[in-house]
Amino acid sequence: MTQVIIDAPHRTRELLLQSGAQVAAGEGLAGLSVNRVVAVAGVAKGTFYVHFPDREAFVDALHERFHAQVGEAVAAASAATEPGAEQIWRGAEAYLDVCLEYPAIKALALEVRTEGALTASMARRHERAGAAAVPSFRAMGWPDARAASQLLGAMTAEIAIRELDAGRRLPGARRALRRFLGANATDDSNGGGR
Amino acid sequence: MTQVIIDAPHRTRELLLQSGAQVAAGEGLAGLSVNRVVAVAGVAKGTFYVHFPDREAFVDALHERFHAQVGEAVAAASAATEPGAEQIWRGAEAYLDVCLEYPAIKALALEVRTEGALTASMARRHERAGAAAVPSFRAMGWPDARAASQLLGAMTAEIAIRELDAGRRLPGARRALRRFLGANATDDSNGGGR
DNA sequence: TGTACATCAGTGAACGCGCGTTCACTGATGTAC
DNA sequence: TGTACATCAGTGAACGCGCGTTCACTGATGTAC
Repeated sequence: MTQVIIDAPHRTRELLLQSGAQVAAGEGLAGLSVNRVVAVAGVAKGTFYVHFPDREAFVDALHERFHAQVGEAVAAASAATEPGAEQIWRGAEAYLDVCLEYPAIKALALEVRTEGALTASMARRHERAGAAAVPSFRAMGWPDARAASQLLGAMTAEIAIRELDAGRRLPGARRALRRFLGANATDDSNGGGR
Repeated sequence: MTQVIIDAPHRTRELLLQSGAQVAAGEGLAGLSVNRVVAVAGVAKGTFYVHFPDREAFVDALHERFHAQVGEAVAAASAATEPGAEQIWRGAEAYLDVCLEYPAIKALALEVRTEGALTASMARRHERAGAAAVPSFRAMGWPDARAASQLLGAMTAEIAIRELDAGRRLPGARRALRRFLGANATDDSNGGGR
């Protein structure tokens, strides 16, 4: 109970961020207006500016939060594996699964690229995430590991968007991704799970 | 000279579309407002609505035009080759080269996906373009040819964006794409060109 | 315990702005007689 | 050749709207004495 009191100063900020995620999930990044966020949160417009200097900082905060969540999930899934094709594959699957749980990711991690509103820190986060598979590609002997990692990111994002639109996993798309990675086995070794 | 007179009825419409491409190239899809377009074209705001029922129809017309241009270039580059890895590769290179010539493509073919403003006909065009490599993947024996073609599109678009940002070809990225296609040769057979 | 003051999250009316769209009007061009 | 009329691309002021941001204010809470 004391925790609730201690957390009180951050409660409204948290409420705004959660409302922002909800709006982003439903309306996309372009629909993520201060008006909509405060309406969902049920607070006055001025309250928004008590917690965030401007809209950009708010979007940036959401971006940071979701990148961190996805990054943790991917890292956890890859940790037990050595760099290589299998680690890439596990990371990609973890990424796709976590995306399916958080529809706001579509707006925050994927749409964000195209808006003119790409903050420097958002670009940095994207670049860092896109380079996550570099060690694995190096271990696999790819000469252009950096570029390969970015293209992997593009493919994974494409699948994520399509899976979010479909509302479910798309095994065919995942199989195609796996084949691009050089694992030409046609059997689905992940078929047992779920 | 008579041609100029005959074309007169469409001249302003053409001017608006060219101005739209220019604005899209500089400001992106979100910055492609009726105000900006008519300002660049040097016509009154009302003139816009003489030629287009609304902004959406205008964006759709631009989208159609650019998709057609890129489609022709890709088809021309692929025509002499049988479906297969080589045809995919030639098509992708043609796509990337034509993108570098038309900066507006970034907004019109790539950003368009994320906006909420995706017309039905724009979605159809995108889907059709994304399926262009299906026969080649089938010929290569891929079981998920449709998904593979879409992922190829995602990778090619990613490279196109990066090349447009860099203002030049990025050979490392193109090499990585080629390797994803299964051509593990490290030599660049296209090195002689240009 | 009671009173005066400081702090600060929260409020909501008001602002200027750019947006997409409308519409009564203009004026050049073509046609009819 | 001259006059009356029809057509229609082009005009630009005006509209309502949602946007991001500001700011004087409120009122609950904590602190000092």
